[in-house]
Amino acid sequence: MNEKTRRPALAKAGRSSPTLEDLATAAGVSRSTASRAINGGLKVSPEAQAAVDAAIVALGYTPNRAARSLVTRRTASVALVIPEPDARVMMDPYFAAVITGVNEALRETDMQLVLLMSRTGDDSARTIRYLRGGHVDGAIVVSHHRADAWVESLGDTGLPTVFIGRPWDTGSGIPFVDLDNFEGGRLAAQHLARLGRTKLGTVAGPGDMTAAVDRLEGWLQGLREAGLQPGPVVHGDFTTPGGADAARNLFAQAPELDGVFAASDLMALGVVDAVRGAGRRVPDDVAVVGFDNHAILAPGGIGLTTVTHPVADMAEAAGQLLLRAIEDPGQGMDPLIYPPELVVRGSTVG
Amino acid sequence: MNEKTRRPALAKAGRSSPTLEDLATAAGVSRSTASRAINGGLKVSPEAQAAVDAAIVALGYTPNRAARSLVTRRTASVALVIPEPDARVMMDPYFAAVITGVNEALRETDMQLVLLMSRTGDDSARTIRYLRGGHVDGAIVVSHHRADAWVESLGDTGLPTVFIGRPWDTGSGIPFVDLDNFEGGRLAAQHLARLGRTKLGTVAGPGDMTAAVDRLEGWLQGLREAGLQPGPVVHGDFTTPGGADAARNLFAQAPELDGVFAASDLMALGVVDAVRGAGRRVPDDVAVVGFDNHAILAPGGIGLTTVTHPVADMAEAAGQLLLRAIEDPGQGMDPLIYPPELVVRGSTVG
DNA sequence: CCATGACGTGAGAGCGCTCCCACCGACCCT
DNA sequence: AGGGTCGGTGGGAGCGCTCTCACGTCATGG
Repeated sequence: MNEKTRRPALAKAGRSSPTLEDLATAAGVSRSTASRAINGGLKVSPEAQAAVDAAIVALGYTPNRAARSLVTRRTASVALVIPEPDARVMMDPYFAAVITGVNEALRETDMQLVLLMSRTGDDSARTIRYLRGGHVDGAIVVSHHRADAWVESLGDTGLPTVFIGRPWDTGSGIPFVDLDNFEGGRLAAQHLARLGRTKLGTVAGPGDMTAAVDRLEGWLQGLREAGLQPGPVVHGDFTTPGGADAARNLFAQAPELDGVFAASDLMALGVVDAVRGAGRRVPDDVAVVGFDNHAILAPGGIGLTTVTHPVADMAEAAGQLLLRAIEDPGQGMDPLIYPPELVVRGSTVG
Repeated sequence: MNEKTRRPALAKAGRSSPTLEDLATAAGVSRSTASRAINGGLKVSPEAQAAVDAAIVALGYTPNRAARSLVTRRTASVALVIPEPDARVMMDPYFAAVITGVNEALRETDMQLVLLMSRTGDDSARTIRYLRGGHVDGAIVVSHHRADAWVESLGDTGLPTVFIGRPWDTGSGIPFVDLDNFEGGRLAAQHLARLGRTKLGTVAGPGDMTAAVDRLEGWLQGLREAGLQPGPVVHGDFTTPGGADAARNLFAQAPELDGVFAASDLMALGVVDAVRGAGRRVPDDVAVVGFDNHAILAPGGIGLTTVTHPVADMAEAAGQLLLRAIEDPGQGMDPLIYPPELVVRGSTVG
């Protein structure tokens, strides 16, 4: 009757990105055919496919993810959950490697990475609600402490989830990717023992993280196997200043130490620093072994003897694991354990 | 006629999360009222509001973002674009601080952070298509090189965009948050000049990044103002090994240097290392000034004199700027420039 | 020769939500 | 009293997409 009812159509024609309908019209096919052509092109004639392809380019068409997601119940995005309360901890190159690796796994897909950092307890409630709300197709959870048990409940929600680093409760059968941290600690012990070091101190990681606990146990086991007494053990927080503090603490307890194992390279850096600050030489007086094999330049141009920890690769594997889990859910997956290797550098052998 | 037509209804009743319809039914109100109650509760009676609130809890209702997004044309997510081709560069604490800061800005909103790292040229095409496709409400672009000009075209797409770090082309009027890098460089020069250092070397950053160029220019300007000749200038890549290499290069050119300005703390660490490797002392023989004020322990327990660069704060500000831009688009925004400060530590004064 | 596919196609419904609009009582003003 | 306004409400349309289904149109086979 009047022109008012046309308003929506006019508005649509005005700006905004082209819809599938527009695309189909431009290609001279139906919406259905256009849709098929976009999604794999099964049951589409070559001519129709070509027409649609051309129209896509001509119109600069991008499918509306919201609309697609609404009907497919897929969001084409995965969450990377970092339950780290402390911003300072984010500085750890570990997270950079994780992000890089996960991103790499997603590169060839159209999946997007949604970053979920929850710090306060309040936040974690929001996070879990978000994850359960079906806003992502899957989740990768990284570096969680014993207190972060809530993330482990993700296993029950049916949301495909992969952990990077062994979760505290493996009973729920959530797949995870981890380093054989125990073996890594053992390698460090073997190395120092073989060098003839006998008075060994330990800068362990936080006791509420599986990686730290495993490394410590492996290290102690290695010492035992070598017939050595474990010296003092101090826990650090995986940071360099923390490592330095721990080392000072260590030497206060046992000034005669001739070797120190730090459960991370960052802490090892602090250890080296503290050793030198006390007027001792590395490695001559005190040999230092780190963990992670970050490309860190140790002070004085010496390299840091360390245990490899291919975080980026592992994160990428976790991403691929997750993609598989999203493809066909319900299929159980075995944990993926990477073997560590010792890398000998100047901090233990002159 | 038969029961087949009921299948969808039955399926819906079966599993899957409750819809707004379900919520409304449970609350004894209409879908419209339920919707209003959820979205701010305007024009909703207290009773209705209470009923809906109760139903939300009872059903564990979460709005379907896809459906909402479909009609509101808002996605409740923003992109953090990192056009860094090199995974190693991601290790820079800078990015960790950026991510932390942006995340902080988004905390109180329901916005999610989508990470977009584009490395190859292929990727950048995908990235820009994604951004233009209306899949996010806004974008924050960080650390882009001169070659990454494509990101600056974002300004034309109408997508609210904020840069962290001045873009090369400020003509397009894209808002950005930056440090006064020029002034920072100048502060470093003033400091070393005041200490009586006269033979000064420079480890600059990559010449294709505005921050590096600005710091260099400020530094040179500061030297000029102090009546000093600029010594040799070598460009590093903002990494520690790169800084060490650059420093060695520097001392090969001019062994008599008694002060070095490195355009980042990471590089400064490498410089200190190289200086000591050459048998000189810091700060006695060579004073070293860094840039960024990362909480880095300099070798030997001395602190690093540096220029503050509150990246996390700036990133948070960028996030807030973006949120404002999303709220009411089309409104021009002035750049936000943070003043740097000199922090004097052991690497310049014994 | 018509049944039987395989293949390509288009119409239509509907995913869960918001928003416009019409409605309805309660209240206030001439 | 009658005609406003106004807070609160529900119905309906429609966002852009996928997917089921029925409908041609050809080749193939009995």
